[in-house]
Order: sequence, then structure tokens, then C-alpha cells
Amino acid sequence: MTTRRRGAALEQAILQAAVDELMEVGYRELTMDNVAARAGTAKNVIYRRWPSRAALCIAAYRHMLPTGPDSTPDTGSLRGDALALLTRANDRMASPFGRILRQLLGDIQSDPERMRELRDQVGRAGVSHWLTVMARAASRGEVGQSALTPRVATVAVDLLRNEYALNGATAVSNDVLTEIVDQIFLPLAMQSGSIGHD
Amino acid sequence: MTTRRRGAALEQAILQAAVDELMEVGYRELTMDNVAARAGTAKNVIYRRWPSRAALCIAAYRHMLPTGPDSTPDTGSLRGDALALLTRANDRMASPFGRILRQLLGDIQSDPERMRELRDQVGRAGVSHWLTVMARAASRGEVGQSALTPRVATVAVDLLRNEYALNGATAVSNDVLTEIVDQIFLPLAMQSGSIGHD
DNA sequence: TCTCTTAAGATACTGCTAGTAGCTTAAGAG
DNA sequence: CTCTTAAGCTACTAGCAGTATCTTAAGAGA
Repeated sequence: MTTRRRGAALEQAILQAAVDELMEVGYRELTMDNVAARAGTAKNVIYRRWPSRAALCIAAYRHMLPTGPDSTPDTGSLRGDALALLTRANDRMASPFGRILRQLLGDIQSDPERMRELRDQVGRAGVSHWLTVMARAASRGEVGQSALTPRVATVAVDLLRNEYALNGATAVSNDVLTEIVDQIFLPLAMQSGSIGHD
Repeated sequence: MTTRRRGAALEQAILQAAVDELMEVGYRELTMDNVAARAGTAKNVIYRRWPSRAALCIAAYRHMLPTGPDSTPDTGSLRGDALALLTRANDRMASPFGRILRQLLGDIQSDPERMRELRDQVGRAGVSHWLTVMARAASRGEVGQSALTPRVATVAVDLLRNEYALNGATAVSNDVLTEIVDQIFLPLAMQSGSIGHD
């Protein structure tokens, strides 16, 4: 083999190899040797670009998210929109994407730097959808203004994430999704007036 | 050394060594060699009792939880009780106990059997406190009957757990705790009448 | 007290992985 | 054409989970 890749081309090849490996075996089972072999290069070439396995995989994870901005559902009712958004989130969390993300998050808990890096580029992606959906419901008079806080907007996804933290990779059932929407999200969104304690 | 421990005595010594090791270095850094050395025995003796590192550590984790039933707070108001319970949960999650539990949960995601084992012996411990506190508030007329569901009762702790999943080991601030109580838990608990959607 | 079975203890080993070191040689700039 | 940079190769260290084998103490039963 006389051709020898350099610079950006090589970097892309390594990232793609890491992505393929992540999709096939997940983060936990990914080895640097396999990535190197897959990319047709050597391990130390990888280490010249990323300081560790975790760093490479975070970069690869970012690289595998080409998900262009997806649409906000508009079913006509807040309940329909909420279920649509939550179902979509559930599908993502149950997919390889979610599996990889959870393994990654679990492995870098002790590294606040990378933790922030990974969280910021992923965690807050869906917030705007929820705010949009709630704003639309408010304009229909379905929702009280006092409910338009980020905490309320994300409560459903936050609870879904908790389910995965507790149950592992097992996908969350539709019953749980509707329970979250009907018992938690909708009552909060639809409350009117101020939140009074005393 | 002529004395040679057997049976239960040896088992306790190993578990105690694992507990000490967990407290000092956590689950991720715990090695079977170190546990064996600490217990004054050999690795294969451990493997005759537990099939893997994870199994040993789960047993050790159970062994380190002598926490007798703690009291239910009674501050006179639902808000005060909720903040007390949530603060207590936060303290526990920020302690070595919480750190170890998260590492353990993160490592056995792909093993539903052990996942259930670990979750069932820990996760649902606090539910009764919340139900007690809410029942008391209901008898004061503070809370609507429709709110007395497990989902609502655990919502605060579930959201707290989500914070740890997202932020890693960093302790959650009091501001977040009061935000959860005031924006999520109290509005849900204090709602009156039925939860209607259509 | 003697014997025999069981399991503890010691040691060494396999196999795998992250990360490092040092050398050789192709790419590409000037 | 030359010289610097970095790709590629190979071999290495160090650490860990889990296994295998052999020796020897504990303790039960006769």
C-alpha cells in the first residue's frame, strides 16, 4: 500500500471507524485496537489526536449526530404534541444512540470537564420543542403562563431519562409514557394562576 | 499464620474488605486483588463464592446498608416535609453510598437480572415516606386525593436522580431542590379534583 | 486419636486492554 | 531536490478479570 492518508482525511477515517465500532458493539466493548484496524491505521496515530479512548468516543458520538433539526409535532392538542415528543425521545433513548450515550455518560462521571462537554451538546437539544409546543398551547388558551418554565418544559424527558437510569437498556413502555404525560406534565402545564405556597 | 478461617466467618471478612475498598476508592477502582489482599485471602476464594466482580460488589453494597428505618419528617407543612425528604435524598446521593450506587448501576446496564436485584433493594426505599407525608397533608386538607399516586409521590426524587445522571458526581444545589419542590411537586400535590384531558 | 473429605491458601498463568516508545518511510512544502 | 513533519509499524509495559493446580489446614466421623 503506497497511499498514505494525512490530516483531515485521516481524521475523518478514524472518526468513521469509531462510529462504526460504536454502532456495532457499543462504547463499553469498543477497543482502540479494533478502531485502528478498522481505520487501516495504528493506535498511536489515534493517540496523537485524542488523549484517551473516552475523548475519541465523545468526538465520534458528536460525529454520528447529523440529525438535522427535526420538526416540532403539531397535533392540535397539547396532549398529542407531548406524547409525540416523548415517544420520539423514547425511541432515541432506546436506539443505539441512547445506549452509547448512557454508557459514555456513565463512564465519565468523575470527569466534570468531559461531562459538561457531552451534556451540553446533547442534553438540551429538545428543550425548544417543548417550549414551542407549550407556547402554541398557551395561544390556544390551553396553558397558563405560569407553567412556561424550563423545569416544567423538560419534566417529561427528565422523568424518562430517570426511567432509563433505573431500568437499564430496557425500553420504556407506552403506558409509562402516557402516565408521565397525564399525571405529571399535563397537570403542570394546564394549571392556571400563580404557584403559591403560603 | 496457622489460623485458617472458613465458611461464614471468611465470607464476612471478604464482604467487609470489599466494603472498605468501595468506601475508599469506589466501584470503578476496586480490584479483586486488592479485596483479596485486604481480606487476607486469595482471589480464587472470592470467585468460589461470587461469580464476578459486579456480583461481589452488589453483595458488599447490600452489606454496607445497615441504615435502620429512618424517621419521616413532620414539619407541619407539606413544603417543609418535601424539602426535608429531598434534602436527605440529596445528601445520600452525594455521599459515597450514592457514588458507589451510580457506578454500579452504570456498569450493569446490560444485565437486567442484576439490574433488578440492585434496584429493588434500594430504589423504592423512600416511597413510603413520601406517601406518608402526602397522606398527612391530605388529612390537613392541603392535598387533593387525585394526587396520591406513586408517580406523583416519587416525582421529586426521580427528578433529583436525573440531575445526577446528567451532572455526574457534582452535588445538586439547594436552589435546584427548591425549584423541584415549588415548580413540580407542590403544584402536583396541591391540585384539586380530577386530572382531565378531554 | 486417627483418617478422610472439604475447602482455604498460595502461586502462577491466560488473555485482553489502555496507553507508550522508537524506528522507518511516505507526503508535501519550500 | 531537500528537509521537515507525521503516518505507519512493531514491540513493549503495566494492570486487570478470571482460571488452574497444587499444598495443607479444619473439622467431621469412626
